[in-house]
Amino acid sequence: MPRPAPALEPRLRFPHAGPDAFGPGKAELLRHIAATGSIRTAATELGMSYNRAWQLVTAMNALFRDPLVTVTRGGGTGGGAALTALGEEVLTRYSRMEEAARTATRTDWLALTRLLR
Amino acid sequence: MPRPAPALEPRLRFPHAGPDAFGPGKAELLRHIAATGSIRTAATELGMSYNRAWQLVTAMNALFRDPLVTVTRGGGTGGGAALTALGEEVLTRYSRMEEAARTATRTDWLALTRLLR
DNA sequence: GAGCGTTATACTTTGTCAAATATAACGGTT
DNA sequence: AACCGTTATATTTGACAAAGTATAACGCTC
Repeated sequence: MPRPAPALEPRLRFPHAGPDAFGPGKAELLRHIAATGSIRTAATELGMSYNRAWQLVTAMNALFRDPLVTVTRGGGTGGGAALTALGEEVLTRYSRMEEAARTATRTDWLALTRLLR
Repeated sequence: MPRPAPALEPRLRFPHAGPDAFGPGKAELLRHIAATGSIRTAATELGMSYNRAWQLVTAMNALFRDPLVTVTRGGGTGGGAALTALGEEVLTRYSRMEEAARTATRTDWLALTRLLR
């Protein structure tokens, strides 16, 4: 297997390009936070440092009118994180956009794949 | 105008993420090369150094089975660059993918825009 | 063969971003 | 009150990418 198979994954950034935008990285982090209830666990699963994950959470919370992720500190479990209703909506819409873009570009995408070295 | 209007521009990378991929930057460079017939002029128009533009051309030429850009050195005009048939095809398909992704994601994109801070 | 504008390539410097490290704060449980 | 696992934040270090600088090669015109 000389190269990894083309992933057919359009990478959408919103509302503009750049590191501060909401894109595939933040969306994936959001999914893992929703699944695990912890920023730290999500970060570990994604192979990134807690620092970086927290940085991303802060950035996306600041990007929208209200936070996407709520956080609790201390307590018996040490604390945790969860998605707000807005967070769920953003993730749902973004995931749907990814799928829509994927299907809309599939034909040309496959054609281009055959032209690769 | 507190922020630039969201550009509604999905940024597609092919065949995978990363700096070596074919994405919006290389596509735009390709368009300017086709229009001007010169790597240097295209680079200037895009506000990038000739060095960087040439680097991008080399990278995309190496990515596909055959070059996307042909080049001539010397001569009365000093030289120049042009798209090959393959280059035209790649650019056409990529542009169509951009447009298809744009229309396919428009509704959710606009909805998300209203949720921004 | 001198001049010109372009492509071609190496090398150095700078700037930026990610990673690592360290420390603090929180608040339930025990 | 000591403990624990988490969130919160600053600071330093390191790696890598971008930018800048320099120089060469090319080939047509004159």
